Amino acid sequence: MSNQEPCCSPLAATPLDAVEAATFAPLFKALGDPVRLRLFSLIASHQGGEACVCDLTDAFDLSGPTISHHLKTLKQSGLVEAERRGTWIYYRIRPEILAQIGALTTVARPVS
Amino acid sequence: MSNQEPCCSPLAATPLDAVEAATFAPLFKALGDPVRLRLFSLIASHQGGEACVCDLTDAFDLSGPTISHHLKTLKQSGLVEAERRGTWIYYRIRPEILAQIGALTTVARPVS
DNA sequence: CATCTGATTCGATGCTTGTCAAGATAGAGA
DNA sequence: TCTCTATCTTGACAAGCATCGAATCAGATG
Repeated sequence: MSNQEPCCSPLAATPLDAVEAATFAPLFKALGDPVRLRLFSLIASHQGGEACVCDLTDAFDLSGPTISHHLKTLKQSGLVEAERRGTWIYYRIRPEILAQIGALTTVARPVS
Repeated sequence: MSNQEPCCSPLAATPLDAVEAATFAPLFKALGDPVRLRLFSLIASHQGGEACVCDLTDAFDLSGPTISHHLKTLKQSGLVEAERRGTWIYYRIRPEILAQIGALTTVARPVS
């Protein structure tokens, strides 16, 4: 909102009001579980930008339903989206949403 | 660690392993509650870089113990630290820890 | 249509968490 | 030392959450 000296993240520039906090907290919360954080990273870094559930399930010692539950949580937060193609369901991240977290937590370094 | 094209956040560059996920997830989790996110932002943006509990409690319709509980959670995550000076206890953020979140979630833009 | 496989939903269970009231602690000042 | 104020701790409770097994759904294929 403001062009200020390269000092503080937006979080430190102006106190978040209750509405803003209620908007952003769920994003942090969704990444606040180790399994979901790994899932998100796995999806984000997967070749082609998307990963099917089978790829993801194999990476954990957890049941299918549990992985499915975490994926649903990530999807509901807006951090990922899913698409069915034939037998498989592919998940990919939504970079705009990730960027919101990045923008909040990073020192604003004005571009040029 | 790597000088890569300005493409992906570290989260998307390489999949986090279980240990890394267990390290970072608690940071996201600590900011994953709207009250704590506002508290953190209030502390970060407070004049002088620190805020006493009395300043913070007044900003919420919550009991003192509840605010104290959230501050303890933030402190245990490493995102803030506290110092007693006389009657009052002052909280301030630890920018290095916030920067870790920023670095994880932001596209690596190599510094010139 | 029957069956197989990938993935989700349902239902249950035990653990974690957000909240408050009441009590405890710590420093300042009379 | 006694009291006042700021803050934390304790104990309790309801709500939320991570997890699993069983059941269900959706395509693909025979």
